[in-house]
Amino acid sequence: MKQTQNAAQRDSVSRLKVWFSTHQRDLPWRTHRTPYGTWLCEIIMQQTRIDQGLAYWHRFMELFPDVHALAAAGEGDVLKAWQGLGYYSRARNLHRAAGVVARELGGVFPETAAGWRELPGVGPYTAAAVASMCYGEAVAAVDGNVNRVVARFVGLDEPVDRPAGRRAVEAAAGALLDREAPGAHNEAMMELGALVCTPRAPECGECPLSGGCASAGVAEAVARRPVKAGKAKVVDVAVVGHVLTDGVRVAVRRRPEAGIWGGLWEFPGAWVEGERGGEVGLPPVGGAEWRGEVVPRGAHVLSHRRLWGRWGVWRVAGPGADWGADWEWLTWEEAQAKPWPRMTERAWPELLEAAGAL
DNA sequence: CAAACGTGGCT
DNA sequence: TAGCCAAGTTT
Repeated sequence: MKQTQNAAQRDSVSRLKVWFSTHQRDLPWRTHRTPYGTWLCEIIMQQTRIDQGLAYWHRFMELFPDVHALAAAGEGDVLKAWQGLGYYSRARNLHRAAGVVARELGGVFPETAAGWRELPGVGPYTAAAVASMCYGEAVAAVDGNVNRVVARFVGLDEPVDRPAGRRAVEAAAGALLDREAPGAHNEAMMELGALVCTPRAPECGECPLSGGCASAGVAEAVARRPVKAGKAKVVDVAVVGHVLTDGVRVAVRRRPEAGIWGGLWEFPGAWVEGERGGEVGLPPVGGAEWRGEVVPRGAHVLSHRRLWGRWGVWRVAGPGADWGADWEWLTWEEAQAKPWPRMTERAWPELLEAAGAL
């Protein structure tokens, strides 16, 4: 039995290889495979659709062509280039890791998954992906696609977002791995998940693995797998702020590294949990002239928060003596050159208008 | 280890 | 609409 199962699996893997050679998409990091381009791609594409990340990959390759350029850049420049992509710790870790490679490793990337794993922002998936694709190391890269393909293929009903399920997927993915061509195999598994073994309406009839798949063609089984334990509920947060400006300059601050929008910029204000902004205000600014309010339409939805933004715009004579050291008094142009959350970036034209800075 | 961490597309 | 999902990692 074990013998026939292994034979069936080998057959499936060999069909996968043929399928990948004829169906893979033409992606830029595949045409000229380098460790830097691959690493950059893997970081950018974490929890991100190819369609969304592609332009960022090109932008980063142009702005920071190699690890030395990236290491030499300021963190603010890297965050600015990352603006709008989300999960900003990826950008900060990318920059930190570039510094490690450039200054501590003599500009030479690690050549093993274990070595890559040491770099900030590189977890088990990214380490396996780069090590297999660039150095031929026989390690299975398990991402969301592979979770789905493997859970359906072996008939796993353990939640894949829990330690036990994760271990089961890794074991099965490791057993399926084509050790002669691990990089192409890992890419093929992910490509299959992206193009054929999709979350909804997978095309089992087109799948090279259907012959050995425990779920193929069984609608209920395919829909159930991969089983997931679920996520925390999204809660409302009112994000209210004061825009203090003299028409030329404005008070802004860099947010701390930890937490939401780490390293991005903001206006002075407050975050109130459990509120939608309507009832939440900030105290009036003494001696300032009220210029109006800017309110984004609808909520700005993060993975775990629903943010209700609202800014009051005030005309002031200059920076207050009691503002504290972390507030910077920048021209609107200087402020806009900083990295901002999408919620604020979108409101920028209305903020400029209310501030009279046009 | 469960929760935190963005944004956009799709149903 | 509200929820799910996308080439995950960190704490």
